[in-house]
This record gives sequence, structure tokens and C-alpha cells, in this order.
Amino acid sequence: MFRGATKVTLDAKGRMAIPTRYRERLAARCDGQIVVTVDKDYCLLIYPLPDWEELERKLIRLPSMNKVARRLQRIMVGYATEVELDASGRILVSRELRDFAQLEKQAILIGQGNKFELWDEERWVEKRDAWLGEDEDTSLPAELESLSF
Amino acid sequence: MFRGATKVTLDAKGRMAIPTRYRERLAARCDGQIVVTVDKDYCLLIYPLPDWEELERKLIRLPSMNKVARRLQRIMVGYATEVELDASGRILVSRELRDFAQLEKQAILIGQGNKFELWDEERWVEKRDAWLGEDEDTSLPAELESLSF
DNA sequence: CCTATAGTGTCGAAAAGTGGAAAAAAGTGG
DNA sequence: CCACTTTTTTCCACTTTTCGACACTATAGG
Repeated sequence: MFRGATKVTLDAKGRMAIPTRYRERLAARCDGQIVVTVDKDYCLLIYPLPDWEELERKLIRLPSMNKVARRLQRIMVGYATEVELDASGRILVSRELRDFAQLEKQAILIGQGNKFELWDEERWVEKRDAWLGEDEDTSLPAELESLSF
Repeated sequence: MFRGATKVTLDAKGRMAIPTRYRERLAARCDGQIVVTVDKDYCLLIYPLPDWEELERKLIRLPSMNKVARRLQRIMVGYATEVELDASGRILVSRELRDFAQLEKQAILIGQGNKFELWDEERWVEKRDAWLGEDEDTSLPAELESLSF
């Protein structure tokens, strides 16, 4: 499982260093082969290649007459970019992906199980606080009500 | 069960000494393997690794189409950071976590059964007094009505 | 008052992160 | 088709951060 939040910086070329504590695991899982794509919340998703491939197969199998499914395919497959770790453990995030997620210099990398999310730091903090501020008690599903931390 | 409130200090690097009375129990339960994550009240939660893993499994099983559930996952798993007790019984609280909980030098560690909460001391006092000041008798659920101290 | 133990801070070595320069490749226009 | 420009990629060196070890201070108990 990938967990934890790490501040990272993108340099002028859009390169981002993967925190070392994840590197060994990434090397084992996919030999440094990574796929970066986009999420509807305007962040980037970072998958080990095999995990991405599995998701891609599922996406492609969706009924292509369904509007929502088509859009999801278009966007997620359309932006999916293969990248590799360079000699110093960095990946290159293309201009197109950076533009999509409005990534500036300061970003934050969020471990999410089998993948990572990459957010522009400012946007992340805003979103996070908005999420924590609302709901509280708005329509929690039964599973949540009974969940004790 | 972990109980009790202890004032603790964070040094310049963000290291915090775990009070000795908890150390033996922690060593036994998880060999010093700890997970720190965040709570929606802007404090940190400190779990022995096995307890965290159990909670994490529950979180992941939640319906991922539910907005509130997704957010909870994102934030709790997203910030969950594994740490270890160092040779002098301290854990390192990362910059990201300290930022989230607005932790300064003085903090307070609250035992809460299978976990701890860690609060910035000032924030704790404020919150605590706010809680004690409000409600009193506003609409207690049945379980509470019947509770005698 | 002295000793033992917990707590706190500092220092140095090692590793990680960052940026820049040079080399290679791709693209563009004559 | 060739020459030139621009972009991309690889490599290296420097800076910063991190981690572990140790030493000093404070506190509590005998």
C-alpha cells in the first residue's frame, strides 16, 4: 500500500523526484515503469504500469454506447502517459499534464493504496479544507455511521 | 488501553518523545511500528500499526462511489505515515503532518483507547473549553441519556 | 544529596534532492 | 535534402536535508 503525503517540487522542466521510501516498492512492482493520467478533480494519478493496465482493460470493456463511459475512456486513456524513473529517481511530467492539473512549483504527492495522486499544493489545501468543512453530518451512509476510528 | 493527557514538546526537527509509561505497551503491540494520520478536527491520530491496518481495511471497503466516503479515504489514507520509535523513544512527525495540525513546540498527547490524539496545546485548550461551554443538554441520543458517570 | 532514568539538543556522516550543462534528437525552413 | 534551431534527455556536481549517535540537562526516587 502506498500511503502518506509528501511535499514535492517540480523543477523548470517539470521533473519530480519520487520520495525514496516509495522507490524500492516501485522498482519491485514495475521496474520503474509508471503511467501518469488525469483525474476528474483536476489532479494527476500515478500508477505502476501493471496496475494501470488492469484499470485500462476495465475502462475499455465499458459499454461504449454509454456517454459517461465514453467520456471517462477518452479522458483517462487519452491523457495516460508512460514515464520512467531517471537515474536520480525522478519522473518527467509533461507540459500537457501539468497544465491540466494546474501544477506549479510546489505540489503534494498523496499515497492512495495502489496509486498516487499529485496535486498542486495550494489547490490541495483548499479542496481538503472545503471537504473537511462541509458534510460533517450530511448524509453519511450507514457503513460510515458505524465506523469508529 | 491508552489513557491520560501528557504535555509533550516537539523539537526543531519535529521529533516527539513518547511518554515512557506507554512504551512497553507499544513495543509489545507493534514493535515500535506506528502510523500517524490526521483527523477532521485538525489534530493527529497515532495508531499502533496493526490497529491502523484494521481501520484502513474498513476504510477501503467503504462504497467508493460515495462522496463522503471517498473524501475520508483520501484524507486519512493520504496522510497516513509510518514512523518508528528511535533509540530514545521518539517518533518523527513529518512537516506535512505538523502543518496540518498546526503543531508548534508545545503539544498535548491524549490517550484514546487503541490510539492517541496529538493536539497543538493552544488549540486543544481552546477547543476543549468551547466544547464544554456549548450544548450541555441539547438533544442527547438515547445511549447518552442513560449514561451515568 | 546522589544516582538513575527520562528528556532534549547538537553534531557529523550519509543520502537525497535540485539545478545546470552537455549531448542527442526532433522539428523547421530554406 | 541539408543546415540550423529548438527541444528533449542524459549525466554530473553541488547543496540541502535527513538520520543516527552521542552528550548534556533535568527530574524523580532512594
